[in-house]
Amino acid sequence: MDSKTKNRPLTPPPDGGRPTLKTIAFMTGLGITTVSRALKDAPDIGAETKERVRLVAKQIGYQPNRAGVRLRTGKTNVISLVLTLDEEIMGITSPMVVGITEVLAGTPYHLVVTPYSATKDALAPIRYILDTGAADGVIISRTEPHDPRVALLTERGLPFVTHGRTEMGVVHPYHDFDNERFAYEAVRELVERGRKRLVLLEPPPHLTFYSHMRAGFERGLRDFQADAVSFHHINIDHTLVEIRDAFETLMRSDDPPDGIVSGSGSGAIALIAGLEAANKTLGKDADMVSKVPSDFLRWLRPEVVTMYEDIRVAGRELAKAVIGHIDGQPSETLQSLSQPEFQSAVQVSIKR
Amino acid sequence: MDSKTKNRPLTPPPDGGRPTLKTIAFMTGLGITTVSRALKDAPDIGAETKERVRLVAKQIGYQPNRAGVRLRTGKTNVISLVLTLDEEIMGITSPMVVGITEVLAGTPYHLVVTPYSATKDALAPIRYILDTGAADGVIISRTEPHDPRVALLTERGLPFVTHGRTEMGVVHPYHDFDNERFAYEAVRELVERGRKRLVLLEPPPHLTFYSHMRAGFERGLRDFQADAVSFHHINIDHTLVEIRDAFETLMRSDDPPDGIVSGSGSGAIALIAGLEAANKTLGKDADMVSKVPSDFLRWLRPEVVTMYEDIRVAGRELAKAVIGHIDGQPSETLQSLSQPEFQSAVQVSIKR
DNA sequence: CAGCGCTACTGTATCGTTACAGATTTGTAT
DNA sequence: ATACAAATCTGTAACGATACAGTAGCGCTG
Repeated sequence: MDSKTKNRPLTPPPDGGRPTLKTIAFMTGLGITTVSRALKDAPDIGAETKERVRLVAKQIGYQPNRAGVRLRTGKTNVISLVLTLDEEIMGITSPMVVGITEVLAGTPYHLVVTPYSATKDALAPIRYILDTGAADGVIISRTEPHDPRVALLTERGLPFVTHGRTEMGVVHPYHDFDNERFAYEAVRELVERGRKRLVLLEPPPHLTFYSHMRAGFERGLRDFQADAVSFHHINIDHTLVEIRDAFETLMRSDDPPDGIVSGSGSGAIALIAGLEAANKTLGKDADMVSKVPSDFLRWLRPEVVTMYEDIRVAGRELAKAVIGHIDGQPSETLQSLSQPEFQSAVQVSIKR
Repeated sequence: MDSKTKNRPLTPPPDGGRPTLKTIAFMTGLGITTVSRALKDAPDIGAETKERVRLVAKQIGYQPNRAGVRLRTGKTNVISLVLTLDEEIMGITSPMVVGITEVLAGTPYHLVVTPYSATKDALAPIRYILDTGAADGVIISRTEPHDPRVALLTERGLPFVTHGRTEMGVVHPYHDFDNERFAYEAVRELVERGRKRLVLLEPPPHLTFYSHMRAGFERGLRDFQADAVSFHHINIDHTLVEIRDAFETLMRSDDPPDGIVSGSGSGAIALIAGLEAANKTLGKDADMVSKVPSDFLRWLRPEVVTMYEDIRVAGRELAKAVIGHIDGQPSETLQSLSQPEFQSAVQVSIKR
């Protein structure tokens, strides 16, 4: 107890602030380096020493200083969620953030939200993160078939995951909802209800899941023998008013659709409004199947058939995938596709 | 050009990575300290020197290393948004995050989302932030009259802002929606429609805006001479199913309410479901006024009178307030109350 | 022309951590 | 004994920025 108390932090106890390695070094009589290595379970530190260090660290509630680690190693312990400021009205951001943070809670990672305005370059936040080393991993959404963000991140070697897939021959982590399947099953459902003239409210053409959803829709039309009614000039990125007005016009036309597949929950609302503005009744003049991120429609318009896309789960998957990527797991193992499921007709218990 | 090129970063150009003060020092032939001070416009640096430094810094795209600044000064340039993982179904988080980031975009601040699960201590994330110095400012919601988080943050001197007010004699920044006024105007509206037996779906009693909303409701009852129907055991934090079932029971009772004030948009959905389950019709057997965070209800149930609470604006106000607090502005000047407004009856253009 | 004060600039130490290159001790083979 | 390896532990430097305590040069006063 005295033969060992020689050098070490010759300086007195660091002070009253939060504990650092120096504090532990002082308390254990060890060198700062030793303490550092002991806490990372390095092989050249004695078992008993590690034990002592860990005990003291725990007792005094030591938590490594993020700035110190970051400065020295470049590791930020930050995951960046890159978002458009102009998010959909039905706000998928909430459950997404919740899902992500649920996973991050058990890790040293913090979630930083990095926005970009749609009027600007979607690459801007990516460049910022790359240039400033602001994060260890990135989560991006609104993925395009040839996504420049994916190209840039891959080239620069920064781990990331996309919400949605790409078609650029690059193997990378992703999580996606099976929109092909969704549209296919939606068509099946409508045809089973005797509908034959179907319309699709689709995603904007530049996003990857546009072609997925269209493909599923068209495959369904073929397999179940129904016809498509064109609604091509309108997509889920249009305003609710635009969608409603366009759909009202369509429903007032000579040969209106009798089955509707809506690629978004908020779009569905506008479609319903348009349909009713044309003096038609949902469930009578037409049936509708919609993808939804919440329980809303099911409560207010039970006549709509809904397929639930669980964004919270998506957030969890995305978070797990980026971390996996950071940890060096092969990208192939970090890809997942969630299957659509029809929501149970009536009300199951809802959280909170 | 040579008489000055004496000492300075004797070491060669920092290297190919991102530029640091050293890079600029090398390029300008100045000392690192001088460059640092020049960039902060310190008074002891010559005007021309500052100009040169600024020019070079801009040219090479210098951005201060956050870890360096943080380690040395303790300034994190982080604002922490503290959230419950169990957010309401109608997700106010999305627009809130958008509003906050809109303001932070013009500042050096990053937004970090710090969650806590409702099952745990709401103080935990606050303690974490205080103990680790994780943020320069904090945004908290679900504010209580005697909020331990406010007490702790005040005591420790960490800038913060609350979404909602407190009643603890502490002057602090806040942004709030005028729920008193909302409930009062809601009662007025219902009475003007000939309704006399009113029910309130209120916030949970431990939150501050519970008493605000109740006070407005009761003042309205007095001023406009209507009666209250008790629905006390249920509040907006209950599940949709619980609310619906309870409300169905109430509507089937001997003397059901004919006017409904809903303190939340998602609650309104459950109330409508309950009312209809009791074979009543909204607009005929009863009218309803609801506070809403989106355009949903207005589109799907135009018979509901809605008052819009703009969460995005709230996010902006909150962000401005924390930053103001950090900058040392007096708390009194960082308090704001947003007034409820009835939404225009039909559809105005909706964003995206 | 010594001394003072001012302007403009600079070196050193430091924040907390880790990479790296030792240093010390002990045990073992020779 | 001597050398050598293995097992443990340690000091120094560095990441990038800033606080602080200078220093150098200049003009002016008396």
